[in-house]
Amino acid sequence: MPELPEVETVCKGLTPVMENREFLSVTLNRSDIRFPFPDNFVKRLEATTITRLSRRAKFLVAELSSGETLLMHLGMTGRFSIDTKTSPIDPDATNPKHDHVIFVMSALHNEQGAPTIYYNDPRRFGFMELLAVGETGRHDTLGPEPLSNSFSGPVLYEAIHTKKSPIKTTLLDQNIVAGLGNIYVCEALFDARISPLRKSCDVSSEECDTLCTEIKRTLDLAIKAGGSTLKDFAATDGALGYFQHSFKVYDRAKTPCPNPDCDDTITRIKQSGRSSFYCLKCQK
DNA sequence: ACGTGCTCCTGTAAGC
DNA sequence: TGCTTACAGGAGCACG
Ligand SMILES: [Zn+2]
Repeated sequence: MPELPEVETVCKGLTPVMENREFLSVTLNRSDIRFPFPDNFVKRLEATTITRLSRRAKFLVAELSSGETLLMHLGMTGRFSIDTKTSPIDPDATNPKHDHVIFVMSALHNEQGAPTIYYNDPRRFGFMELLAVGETGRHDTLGPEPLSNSFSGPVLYEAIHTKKSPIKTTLLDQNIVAGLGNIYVCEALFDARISPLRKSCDVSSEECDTLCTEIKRTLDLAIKAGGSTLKDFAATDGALGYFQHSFKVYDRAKTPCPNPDCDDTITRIKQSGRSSFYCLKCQK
């Protein structure tokens, strides 16, 4: 599951082979992944040029010369791989039966061969949407980008101080703050010393300041590390992220709490169907 | 309106 | 060696 830092890594990898290039061909190997592909998907993409590729939360956003917008979401197991003459794909890295979309992009004049981009997604929780000019998409109701100035302690406090649901669940809500997932919420709550079970309305404004700071710091570090590689995340060139070596609590049940003044171990609990990892002594 | 839980799907690992 | 169960980065949807 790619979260914000992983999607950022993917976006950086795709930009040089997608931005300012034309779709020479688009191949769909099935009619749906999480959702059906948009009507006339291939026809609406072929011969258009991507004028800009960017990331919004966990979405990749490609603005097209046609005025339409291609939205791509990786779900849990979505992965893009780039095959070029100079940097050929590792054929053993992914199972080709889960290659659902293939983009062939135009070559630059000093390049030999067109870059080919494979979208592979075993669980098919990812999706692609094509928005007509002015059409709203699933990314329109998202909360603030956590790394932008529009996300701050006071903004977080304002958004959560009336909510009765646990802070863990609230931080996963993309309409509150957009881009966090299970890993980085667990890590940020540990660094802010707040229990994932705490009611959101019981988190003080001072704690929101701390939490906001820790969210930004954790995401920054993870982006610098190229994201986290769990089962199947890799950058578009196959490179692995290494932030997973820096996890303090995520997937570390029964291991010692990393705080030097603490002798407790990390506990795993379930909250709304998903694992939370935390230290009972350090996080209240 | 809000909060919780189920669901989509495949792959892997653990337990018996 | 099976077979069965639990769990995995997400988030839309149906309930109460
Ligand atoms: Zn501790």
